[in-house]
Amino acid sequence: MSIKTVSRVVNREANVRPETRARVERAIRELDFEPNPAARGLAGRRTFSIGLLYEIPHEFSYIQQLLEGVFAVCESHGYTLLLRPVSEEPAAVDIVRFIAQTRVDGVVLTAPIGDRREITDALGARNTPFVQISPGITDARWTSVGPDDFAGSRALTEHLLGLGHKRIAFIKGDPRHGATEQRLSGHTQSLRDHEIDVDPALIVPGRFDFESGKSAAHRLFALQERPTAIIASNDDMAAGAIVAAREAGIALPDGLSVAGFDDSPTALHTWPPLTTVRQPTADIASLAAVLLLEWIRGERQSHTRKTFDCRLIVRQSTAALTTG
Amino acid sequence: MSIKTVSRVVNREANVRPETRARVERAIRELDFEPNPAARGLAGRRTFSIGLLYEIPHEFSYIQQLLEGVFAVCESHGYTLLLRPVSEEPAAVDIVRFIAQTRVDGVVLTAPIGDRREITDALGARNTPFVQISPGITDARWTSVGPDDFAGSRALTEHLLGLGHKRIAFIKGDPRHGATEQRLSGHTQSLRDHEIDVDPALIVPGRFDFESGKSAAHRLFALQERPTAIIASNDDMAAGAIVAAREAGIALPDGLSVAGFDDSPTALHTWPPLTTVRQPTADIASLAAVLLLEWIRGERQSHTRKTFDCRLIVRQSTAALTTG
DNA sequence: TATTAGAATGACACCGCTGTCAATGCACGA
DNA sequence: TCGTGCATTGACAGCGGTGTCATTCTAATA
Repeated sequence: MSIKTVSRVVNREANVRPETRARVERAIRELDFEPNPAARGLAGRRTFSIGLLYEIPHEFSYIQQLLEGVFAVCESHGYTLLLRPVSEEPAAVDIVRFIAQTRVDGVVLTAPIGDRREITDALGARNTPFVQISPGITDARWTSVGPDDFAGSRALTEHLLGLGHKRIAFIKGDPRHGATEQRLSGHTQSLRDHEIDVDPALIVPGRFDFESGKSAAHRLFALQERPTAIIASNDDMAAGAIVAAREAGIALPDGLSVAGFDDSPTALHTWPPLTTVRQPTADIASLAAVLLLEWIRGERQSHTRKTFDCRLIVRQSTAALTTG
Repeated sequence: MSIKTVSRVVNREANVRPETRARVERAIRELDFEPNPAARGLAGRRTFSIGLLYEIPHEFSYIQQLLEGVFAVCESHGYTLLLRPVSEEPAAVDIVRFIAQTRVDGVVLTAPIGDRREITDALGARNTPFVQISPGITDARWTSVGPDDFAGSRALTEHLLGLGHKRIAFIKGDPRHGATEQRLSGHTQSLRDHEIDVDPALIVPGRFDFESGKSAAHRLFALQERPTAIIASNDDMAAGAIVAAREAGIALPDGLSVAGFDDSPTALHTWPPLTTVRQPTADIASLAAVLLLEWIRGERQSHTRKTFDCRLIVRQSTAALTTG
């Protein structure tokens, strides 16, 4: 029994007699043999590991869900996952250095990293396989996976319109994220569909974090004519808006409806619990990982953009407009 | 210039002439040379990587802070960090398999993994360096780092007693965590110091998650004689208690004071914001990583237990007892 | 100036696998 | 029975570093 045959069994290569395979597998089990990844990597010029890059700060529960999705796929395929927090707006060279140092076989780029042209170009030039999660613009040269932010946001606005709201404010997310624009245009499209003017004063900037949601809401409360509902581009900002409402003495949901986006754990921790849009984050991440591995193994030649549907989750933070 | 000399420079070994060193370093920079970790690992029988193990589910903001602390140390020492979510109550063999597969040089065991005797024994038997984060009992054979849960909890109870509260309920954490018992005994010790009887009915179980905090609080509200204050063993459960209070129509903080533990982001997202105890999680994690690396490199022979002080953070969720 | 200890450098054999290609085994048709 | 072609297995040379030990310098000492 040569070592090469063992290698064939471990790597599930073809052309090994079933009987031989069984014999090797039994020996592996009995001896608790684990192939040395360093030796495999050195000889085979690959590491069986991929990186998951994310910007810090970031809504952690979101990263946690991505992690779960990617991790599950890695585990079942015998790959190791390297989680890599990077500073805000990392330079392309930082990303490249990470890859050079760790020799990962490929990377998952979370938003907004995957939205940066210099970065995708740099990886493309090095021929490093990667997938983008939720990039703003779809580039046919790359593979990306994300939720249908536009439709999700639209559904949310439809819901509020259905409750009788007309003055609906919208707190935007971090402008560097592709999702930000998608969610905004879903909202404005919905308003236009119902022939409601888009009031620029009701569209305020945010950065996806609690604090920015809170201050954005305060800014809205200071308007001459207050909104009767607020859509925040994610749950953290919606939670901020709810606290702002309490500070301003506004009752929820009668005095004001608030909705979020993402259906993060936060959505259930606010009072009242948040109406929000659920995106299947773990599924998105899993698919991203699967596509990345296919690409790494050469099982896939063409790039695609996959989109997942979102689901409106109605809870008690939104209510029918009380006339009077 | 032999390859061996380059190796010496990269590994910061002694006995290289400064001039030679400078020459090599310049060449490394000019050529963008990055040593191949697989080759280094194979030849040197080490991987320059460590693992951070945590149980899922877990309050992720806590893990995130640990991650930051450990990651910073790894980065500055040229180590790679492998984040490893494990199922609840992983078997010792799972941990061992992870180490065997990845060949990490050592691991950080977060609570409650590091509290499991079979696991520490298994690692000890394999001679795998590890440090425990916040273990319940201190074993002189191992290294551990954690906050002073006892003192922190005590300070919290003192604070509430100072506000005039006498009927203070306590929601315990996951019984598998060492911190759970420490925090409880800090509380009861404080009561005893003030000659207040410990009412067993006011001490209820929890699991460190939002839901368990919520249901524990409801249980407390159903008591004949309600508590005037609730201490939850962490912020997530405190947030749950606050929502429970809203559901029960109890006003905060006048009708009830609620306090948490950890000073997680959640503490600022509730209304009113939470009085809590801040533990320096990132510092704890950094020290754990430093101690682990020292151990791995053989720069340290003896094991220790390091404890960090906590700080009481008073916010608006606790208020003086209103008589009447 | 010769001697010599210790600093600096290099030669070389691996570390444990995989890629390549050659060797062997086997079933089938001529 | 022999030859043919494919399935199966093995031999061997690296992959890119590190450990070990020999060799060469260097500078201080006699």
